[in-house]
Amino acid sequence: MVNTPHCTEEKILEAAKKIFHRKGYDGTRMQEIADEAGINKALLHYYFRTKENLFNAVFQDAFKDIFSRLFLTVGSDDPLEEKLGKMINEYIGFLQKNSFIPGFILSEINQNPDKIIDVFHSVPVQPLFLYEKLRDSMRDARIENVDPRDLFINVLSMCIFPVVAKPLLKVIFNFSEKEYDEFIEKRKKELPEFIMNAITKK
Amino acid sequence: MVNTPHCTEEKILEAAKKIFHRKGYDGTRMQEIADEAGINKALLHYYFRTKENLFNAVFQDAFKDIFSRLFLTVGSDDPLEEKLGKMINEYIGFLQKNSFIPGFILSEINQNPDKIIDVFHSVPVQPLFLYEKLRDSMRDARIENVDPRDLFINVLSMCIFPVVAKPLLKVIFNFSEKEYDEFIEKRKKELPEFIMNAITKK
DNA sequence: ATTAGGTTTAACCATATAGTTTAACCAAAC
DNA sequence: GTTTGGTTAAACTATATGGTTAAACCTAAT
Repeated sequence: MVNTPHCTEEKILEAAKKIFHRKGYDGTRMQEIADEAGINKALLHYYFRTKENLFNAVFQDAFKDIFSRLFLTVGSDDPLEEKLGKMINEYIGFLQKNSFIPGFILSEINQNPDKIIDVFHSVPVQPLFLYEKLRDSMRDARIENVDPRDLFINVLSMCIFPVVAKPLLKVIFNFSEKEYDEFIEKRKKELPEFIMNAITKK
Repeated sequence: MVNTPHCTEEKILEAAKKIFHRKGYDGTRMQEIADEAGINKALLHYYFRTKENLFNAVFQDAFKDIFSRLFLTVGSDDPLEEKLGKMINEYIGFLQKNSFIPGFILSEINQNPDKIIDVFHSVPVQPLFLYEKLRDSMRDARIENVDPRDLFINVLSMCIFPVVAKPLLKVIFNFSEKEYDEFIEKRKKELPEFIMNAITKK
């Protein structure tokens, strides 16, 4: 009772994340999660009654991770240029360390689009709020020729896609693992400039 | 023997695409494909011996579709600005009509990165060639401050991500299906300008 | 009319998998 | 030392699923 009450639950959750993130709901076996957590299947069902329960916990966490991290960078009160720089740097950094999460979320959402709405309520920050923060700092910076929603999506695209498509892009450009990481590192520096250029009038 | 020799095979392949694209390998049932094709399971295995065979055919086709379509637009000899305009317009249009393909490819590749190399040989055009064509037209347009690979990835990101993340972005911005499509339509016009701005020196 | 090949039906096999159950174990709390 | 609750082991259930098989059917070509 004192031993490992919520520690085991945590262990299970970590193991479940590792497997679910890589293999998705359908590709994941409860036995594999149990093995990864170093426990047996019975205990797995003792904590999370069903596969769906466990999956929902994992999915919700992933969703929260992605959005709360985005909030930290976009939600700040910095002026636009700094905000973009921070967002791109920190967010890409976060994505690199959690490279399976965006693909996991996107593919699960495509397979079950209705599920989003439920999960959205569990996220502490409303994404629309992020857009409003971005819109305000664009107004402050006198950027008027670009729809803030477009900018939001463009920045997100250029941060997330290279992570999601990494295995593909590596092959296309003949990058080794190390070369690709260096390439991304270079991007972190150049992307803010690319974007500021794009939205600033000549 | 005359009746429907390759017509049935085609029917199966179409049905398989429909299911595989939406549900991925693990989420797909052979029975469901048979139902979708209006035939029975026995005939399915008569044409494609195994699930893996059928999947490979579908995956290879998806891969070809994505890259040959990209080739049509990026591989042209138009000057940079026109090339970008065409690419963005036509490629996004293609993606809209085949909105499950990019997500399908990305998630399957993440789950089985080794498989890419095999599939790559089946693609009629080497993707590196696309990059070279882009690099050449950038040189012609005197764009020197941007790595062609970055531009390639940025354009691809901004074309593909909004399609892959559509269910998510719809919820974030409170878009109806129709509103989202109109939003994408607007993007088609504005994206080329956004990108030309980004890479042109002030 | 016979043949051949696509097609159906339906039963069948082997295996995998989510989830359950039961008995036993063990360590800490009482 | 007894109780309690987390934990294990192992067997088990029910079901789903990929794949096979065999017999019969139907239609067009011969």
